[in-house]
Amino acid sequence: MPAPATTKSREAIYAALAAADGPLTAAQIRMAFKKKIRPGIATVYRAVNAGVRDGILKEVALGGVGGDAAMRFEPADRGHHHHFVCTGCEKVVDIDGCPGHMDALVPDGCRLTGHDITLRGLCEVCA
Amino acid sequence: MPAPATTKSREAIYAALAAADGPLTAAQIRMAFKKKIRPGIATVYRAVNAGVRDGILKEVALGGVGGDAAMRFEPADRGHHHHFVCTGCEKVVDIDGCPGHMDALVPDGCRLTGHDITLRGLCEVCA
DNA sequence: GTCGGTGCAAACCTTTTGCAATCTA
DNA sequence: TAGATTGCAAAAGGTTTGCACCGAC
Repeated sequence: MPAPATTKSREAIYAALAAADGPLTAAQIRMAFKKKIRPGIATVYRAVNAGVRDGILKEVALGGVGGDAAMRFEPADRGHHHHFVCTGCEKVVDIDGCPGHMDALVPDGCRLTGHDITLRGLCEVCA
Repeated sequence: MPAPATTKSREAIYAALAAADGPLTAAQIRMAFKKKIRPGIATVYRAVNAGVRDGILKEVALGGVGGDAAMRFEPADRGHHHHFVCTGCEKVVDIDGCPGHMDALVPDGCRLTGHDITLRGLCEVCA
């Protein structure tokens, strides 16, 4: 069995993700800490990778958001949802709900195991 | 109208993308050339970026496909479509059609300008 | 001759890894 | 004390940029 997050750094990193309303990049997670206790970027990556391995976190690949192709991470306990990306401020927020009905789109002979939807537009601040 | 591709290299790069049945990475585009006439990777990037700027090409960010977070490119004239990613062989193919009905998902106060859908699964070869 | 395109290499960014120092149980 | 974690720095991919060279008009 995987040992759950036991260290203060990791708990704090998972807490930062839990407090966000959308997935964060490693750099954003790091910047969520006060300067005095800010962990090294390597520590953030090790923590989120451990979280992904243990099933506590999920990777979110929204590549192409602005110029920033960085990987994002979010808690794994948020159920099925998608993401809205503001093309103005590059903020990413979770979206509840899903249009479903993806099966009709699957090419013949292929087996569908999952899907991602990314909505783009302007958030209420940028609109 | 922006000046269309004028050089042999760029025409060949756009032709390689037009011949593919899904978006290609810069490295894949480069490898589509015979060794004797293979352009430098920088030339490929400059060509695709010029194409994106001119509206001839579109960037496709499927990040997290396998371990390869590379950006992909495709011709801009393929109309509205989405992508199927095989998690076995990491091939990416275009999908015609779209479930639509995204408006209901948009957060209050946000304006929707576009959306991307990525289906994941196994292609007919890997299934 | 001028202007743009190309190749090569160096730079940049994100992510990973090696190693010594540190912390926790 | 033993084992895991952290920080720093260097390394590994993908992408961009600087600069000299070459070709097209």
